Amino acid sequence: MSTTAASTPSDPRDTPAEVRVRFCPSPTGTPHVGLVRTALFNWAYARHTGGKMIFRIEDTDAARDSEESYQQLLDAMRWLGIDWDEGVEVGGPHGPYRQSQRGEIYQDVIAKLIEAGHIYESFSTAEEIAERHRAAGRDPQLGYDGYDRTLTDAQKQAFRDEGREPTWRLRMPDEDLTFTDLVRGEITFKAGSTPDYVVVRANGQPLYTLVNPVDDALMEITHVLRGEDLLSSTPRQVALYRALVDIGVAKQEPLFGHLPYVMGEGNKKLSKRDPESNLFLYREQGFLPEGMVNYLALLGWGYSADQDIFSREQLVERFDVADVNPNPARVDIKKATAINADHIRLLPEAELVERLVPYLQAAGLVSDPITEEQHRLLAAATPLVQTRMNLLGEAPDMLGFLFTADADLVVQEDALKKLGEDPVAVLDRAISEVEALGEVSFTTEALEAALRGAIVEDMGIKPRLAFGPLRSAISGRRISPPLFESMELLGRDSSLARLRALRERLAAS
RNA sequence: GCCCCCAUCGUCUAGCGGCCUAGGACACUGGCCUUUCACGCCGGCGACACGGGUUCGAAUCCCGUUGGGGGUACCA
Repeated sequence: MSTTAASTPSDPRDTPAEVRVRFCPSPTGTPHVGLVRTALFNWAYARHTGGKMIFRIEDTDAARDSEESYQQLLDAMRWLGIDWDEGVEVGGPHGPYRQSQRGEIYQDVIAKLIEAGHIYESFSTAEEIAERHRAAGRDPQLGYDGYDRTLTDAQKQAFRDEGREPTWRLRMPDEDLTFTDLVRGEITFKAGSTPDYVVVRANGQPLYTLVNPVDDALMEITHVLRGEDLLSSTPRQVALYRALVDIGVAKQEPLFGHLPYVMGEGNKKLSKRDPESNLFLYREQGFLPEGMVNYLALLGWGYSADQDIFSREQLVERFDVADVNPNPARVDIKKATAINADHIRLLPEAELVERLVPYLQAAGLVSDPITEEQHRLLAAATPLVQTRMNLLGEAPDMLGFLFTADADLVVQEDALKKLGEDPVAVLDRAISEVEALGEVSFTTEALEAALRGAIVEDMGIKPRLAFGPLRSAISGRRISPPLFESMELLGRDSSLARLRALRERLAAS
């Protein structure tokens, strides 16, 4: 519950009384892991400090934004259990929380910035800027040169008479700009390295560069935790923030913390195209939200020196931005999967049953809604697969044979190989042993005792080979959940039918 | 070009001057357990990018080099 964790030794200001963080995505495309990791870190920090999480939508680009994407963002947050205290859907004192609905607020701020002289009209085109650089013997690649800073009214009028509409640029301070990054420490951008930049389009619409800091200021954000890709735009934001403080819109500038990149294979930034960047693909494959949260948290942060499996509660208990690692993290599907597997094992059995249902339904193995009979079977089968699964999506493959009619069971090619010297004899013996077992004594223990006694001891066949043919007959697979347990679940009639079916098939060939 | 960030096993990381002959996890790998496959358990392989300093002492601090990455828009 301590809020002092937020401050770093070099932080010159007092730690704000309450931590207020925000997650402010643009609703474009499908949520990707880097974005969600950012949401998670903001959330974890808010919860750790007892602060507030604000969820704002930056939909200022009508051409790219979509309602579908917005719905997916909500879906992603809810799936992972990342909740928010103020923002879209829940409201709050600083609404509205969609930038597309905040136009008047921005116009008001723009008017104040103009009045105070922080932004000025700029008529220069990109070509004119480059041309001036060339004429002066400078690199034409250099950015905006500040030419319009000192335009007289007459000059402006002349441009207007040509039919030109100006953009508005922020007057950058002509001095080194330093801030203390929560993750990286003190960072200084040299004076002159950041040109005056455009904050309002020629058509009067504000740009992200204006709107983002303005909303952070109005929503009283204290800690801006965002991706490293925004690090180099921080001097611009800080400069604007200072202007906002000057005109009374902002109380003070927030603290910044830039979270490391999330990379794909090799050294390339994870793009939205890469399948491993799509959050929902993980869900489809059967990642548990617990597993996903755990793995995501490991992208730039660690729970402790010798433990990397932890719960959401443990994350909240320990998370601190100051402990975030500055180097880029690569997503490793295998590690993510291994972590998910651990969470599957940690789940109470009854809970796992419920989590499994949608995956079996999607595969068409059980009905929707699931019948009582199916549910009973699944509940009995779940303990057999809990330590065998890495992803919930593996369940249909592992348990399918239990939910398939005997006549529809397909024995895979793979399961017909390496069945030993005389699989027909083994199956014959198994059939007679099973027949001898009554309905009531058709249990895992009785089955194992009878079959082991007959095939392993009597016939002298090694266990490895002894049960192979039975496994193939029962499950149709070379690899399956434990055999005797599976037979018990299937029942005597079904087990016999399957043993006989494979026996006939092998005898015929 | 200019500006900024980053640099420990293949990967994610612990390490914040002596506890480091560098710890953990995933992956890989040898074995045990075992009705298959897993789980579990025991073991192995495997890293401080390089060069200078500072210091009694450096993976840890400083500088440089190299190598990655990002920014440099009337996108966000």
